[in-house]
Amino acid sequence: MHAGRLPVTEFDGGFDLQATVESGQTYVWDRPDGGMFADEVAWGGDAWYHTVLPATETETSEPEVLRCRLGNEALEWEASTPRAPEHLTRLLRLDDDLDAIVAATPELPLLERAYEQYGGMRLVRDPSFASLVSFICSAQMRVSRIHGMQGRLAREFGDAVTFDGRTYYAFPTPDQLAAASEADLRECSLGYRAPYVQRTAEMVTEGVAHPDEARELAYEDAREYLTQFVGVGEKVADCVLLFSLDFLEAVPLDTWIRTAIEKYYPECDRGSYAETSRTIRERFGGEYAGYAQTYVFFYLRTGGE
DNA sequence: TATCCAAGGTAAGTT
DNA sequence: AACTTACCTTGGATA
Repeated sequence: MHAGRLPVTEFDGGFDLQATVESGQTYVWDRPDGGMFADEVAWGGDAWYHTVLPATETETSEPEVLRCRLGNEALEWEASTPRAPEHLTRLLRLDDDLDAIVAATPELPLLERAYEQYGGMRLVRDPSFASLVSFICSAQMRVSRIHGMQGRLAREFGDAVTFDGRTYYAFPTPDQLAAASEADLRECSLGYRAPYVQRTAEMVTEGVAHPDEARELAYEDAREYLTQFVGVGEKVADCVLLFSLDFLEAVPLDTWIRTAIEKYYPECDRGSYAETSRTIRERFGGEYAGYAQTYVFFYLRTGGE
């Protein structure tokens, strides 16, 4: 076992681990106490969180287990790899300069309230295939159930990894999900999303397309590229671009942000997804508009107004 | 206890 | 291109 500490003072703008992994951006992290995405979130905890890095993103080509918690002035970590700090920095965007991002955000009352409430929350940089599947599954789903579905997919189809005497499960590879039948996936309570996930996994396996390819494209072309996957429309594509592929300007138009637009920025509603997205993106400052979206999403979903 | 409803939407079919 | 509708499942609300 490898372990260490990353001083919080090194993170410009601070860091709120719980808000980061429990704000509905990522579904690859878990808490051993079963409290993830509980209706009444157990705020203020210093719980350990864990994830399994896919073999494709590790130096050993084996899945690696990462655990961390926010303790006294530091992010404490334990992992199966000594290179956990660089992985955590990448996954949790610890090198984003939050102070600069907030400073570059327009002074809108709603945004200021959200940034005030959840200061230190960062976007995540999820492995792309897991992010793609997670958000395909997110259609018409509650956040807590999306998380449950992803955990079940990992246990049913992913590789088991033993670390520190416990068993963890990696998120399934495209091969593993492509090999599953629609019936298998429906068994995991995916409902009508089952064939979407199976066919999308097949597209990746067969080399038809890969979400990472979108990185090479301009933002709106990248969104268009991702919609070729089955079960991926403009909203899901924006989520993957924002939470995995470094397009911090992406503003997914989900039900919460649509409600916010209707209430606070009605002039930004231009009818079509593409036009409304473009307009609200500019209202939220362009370059880091996705950060603003995520703060607003979490703020509203947890009772803010 | 039974029914209803909405949950981070998308695909397919119509106008 | 814009507009409708069907779609699995389930926890929580309502009767």
